Amino acid sequence: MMEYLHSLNPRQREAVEYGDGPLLILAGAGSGKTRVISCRIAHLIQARGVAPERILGVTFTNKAAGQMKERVAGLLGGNTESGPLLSTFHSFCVRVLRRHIERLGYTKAFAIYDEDDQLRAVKACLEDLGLSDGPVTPRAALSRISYAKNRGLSPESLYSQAVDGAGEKIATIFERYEQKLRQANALDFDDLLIKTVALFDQAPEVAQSYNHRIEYLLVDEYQDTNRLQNRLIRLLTELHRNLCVVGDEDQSIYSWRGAEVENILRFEKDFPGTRIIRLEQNYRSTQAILDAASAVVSRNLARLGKQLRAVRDAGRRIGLYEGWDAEEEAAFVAGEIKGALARDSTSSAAVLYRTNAQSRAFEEALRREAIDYRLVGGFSFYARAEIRDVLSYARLAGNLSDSVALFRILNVPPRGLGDVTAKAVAARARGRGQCAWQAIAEMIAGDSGGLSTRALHGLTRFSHLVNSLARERELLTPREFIRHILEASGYLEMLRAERSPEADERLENLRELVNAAAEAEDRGESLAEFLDHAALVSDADGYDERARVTLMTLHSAKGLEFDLVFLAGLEEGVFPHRLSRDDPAGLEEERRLCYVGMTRARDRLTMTWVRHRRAFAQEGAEEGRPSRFLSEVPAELVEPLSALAQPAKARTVWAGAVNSVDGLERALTARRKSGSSRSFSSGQSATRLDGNPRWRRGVRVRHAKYGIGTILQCEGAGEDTKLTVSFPGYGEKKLMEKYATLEKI
DNA sequence: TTTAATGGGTTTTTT
DNA sequence: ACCCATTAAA
Repeated sequence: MMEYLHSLNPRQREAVEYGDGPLLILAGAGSGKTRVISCRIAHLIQARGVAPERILGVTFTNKAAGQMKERVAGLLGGNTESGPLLSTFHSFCVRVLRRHIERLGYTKAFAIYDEDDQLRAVKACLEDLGLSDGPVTPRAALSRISYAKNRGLSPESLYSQAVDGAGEKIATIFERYEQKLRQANALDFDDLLIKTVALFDQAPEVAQSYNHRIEYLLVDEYQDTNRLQNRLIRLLTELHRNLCVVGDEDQSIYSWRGAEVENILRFEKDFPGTRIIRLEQNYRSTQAILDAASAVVSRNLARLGKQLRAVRDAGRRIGLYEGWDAEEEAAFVAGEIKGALARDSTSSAAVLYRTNAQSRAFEEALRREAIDYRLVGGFSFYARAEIRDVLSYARLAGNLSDSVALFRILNVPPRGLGDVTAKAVAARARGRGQCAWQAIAEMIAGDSGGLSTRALHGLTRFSHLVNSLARERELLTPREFIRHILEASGYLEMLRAERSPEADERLENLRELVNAAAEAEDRGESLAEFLDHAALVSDADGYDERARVTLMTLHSAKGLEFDLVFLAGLEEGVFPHRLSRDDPAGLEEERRLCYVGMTRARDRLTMTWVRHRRAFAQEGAEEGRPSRFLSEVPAELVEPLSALAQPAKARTVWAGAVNSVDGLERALTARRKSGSSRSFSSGQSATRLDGNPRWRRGVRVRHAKYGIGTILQCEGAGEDTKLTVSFPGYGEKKLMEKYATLEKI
């Protein structure tokens, strides 16, 4: 019983055993924060006899919630049946709202709009208002709207704050957007928080019942909470005031989404009598990694400042690699990972980058080296068009006023309801203040408003389909229902008829969706719960701990750790990102992001940058400069990994052979073996003597017809060498060396 | 109405 | 490079 206490250091133990009242745990990177929260929960249950259902733990991602569930269950001896409620802010809110939202004039079948739905809604608003061709893009409008909503601003207050016509326009769009969602019986992500807070404000007895129920509230990553979340937390803890929050102001990286570090800085004032515990012992990283990361983040002014102490020894210095372009960078990283996995197949590696667009080169390089990897984020399963289409049918069947879902599938599969009809439906709905479904119903009933018989026929078919789906929804299990949609809508038929590889892939994805529904069903979930889950899974939740190699953005990496970490693309404009460059606060956030990335590494950290990165695939951009963050790492902690001193001209001759570390090693080994003291300039023949071909993977070549390409594969030797070369614009070409005139560049 | 072709604008990070 | 909206052709 309670052996876990002995594995904790004194500070951690204090945090676990601390009694009632507000508790703030300032946990530096790698200080065992997840462990402390899990132990605290287990301790509350086991040592202090708190009923599990009276504990609520809140995290930001489903993944984090899941991890915590596992750990707590482990501590409690594998009992997962009646654990405490561990959930994300958003899932918690959905739970509450599904029960009580009628108080706010919505129905319990409300839809959840994710970013794609939101964007469609905003687009529709722009159309309603006749602003479609104006200067305001839907994306820009949405980002302003979300910003306002996160800060609790209403359309009216936005309007009164507007300093120019553009600001007033945004406010008008905002107002329309709110109407639209209300009419669709839909909530966006921000609304989930807003409406829960509103519910607690307007229905004190509901707030009270949750206050009674939740005796202990624990919040992870408190530095990333926004105003609404903070408000919610306060509303939930008014009665017991047993609030434990864990956070690290140096890891606050979501202020662009409304997170306010002030929440953590102000915590003591908000909750008088707070006990503060600092965890500054780092168990994760080597001293070198920690020193480097601390040196970087210490340049920030807006921080409380803390001193992390490493438990581990110095370790290797930070690797610094300079490459020619993104392909070379990726080839280098893939090579390093290959080497590391060859030495120890159990080690874990991550490639972290600032923007999702950077993942491509790494994917290609890893595939070339036949290294298994897991890509987190980017394009998630539930974001695929076919998945969204089918889920839209399911959504609409349960909530007929969900007009975004309706327009999404109105003509998918094609049923003769094109743009013209869609516009007519939208116009009618707009004119009468109805939702699209009502408008369609009236048009079918006779008030066709000058539609073609063809369109009317299509609308009738559509209406019958949705009506029958709405009935089936009540009768079928989730799995059956999804299957039924696929058949009844004609979606399967449409894809089968297409007979293309893409269509096959989509069919495969839909099969996967049916599986997911079946799994949910086996877990005892209803269709509504399955849909909620689908709406709230995030990209970061795709992270698989068993994967040896993971590719993801720095943001998704928060909270994770790896033996090897590669921080890629450390160039001015990329990281720090150009859009944050002129804003001191934005710059500090970028620096914190760098800190987060660096501190993910346990044993080895390598930072890379390249001189020639294509923005928007445009060639001939000016040379990139190394990120300022690189120069903020003390020189004595850095181990250069490339022939940095080589001028670009010399590099050209040597492309591929000496550019990368393994190329350099190869060349050196070759020299040693042959006992020759040949200079580098005759290295080409030196490598040939060693049986090392002139053409290697990754070498860039020029072809008379196809232009510049990169060698993907070499087969055979000498004159008979067969090369697979990838040429941008022409794809992969197989060439014989003796026929193709290839020039090494 | 649908499909294929063309041209212009655009990407930070995500619950 | 990619996504999109518009345009021309079927």
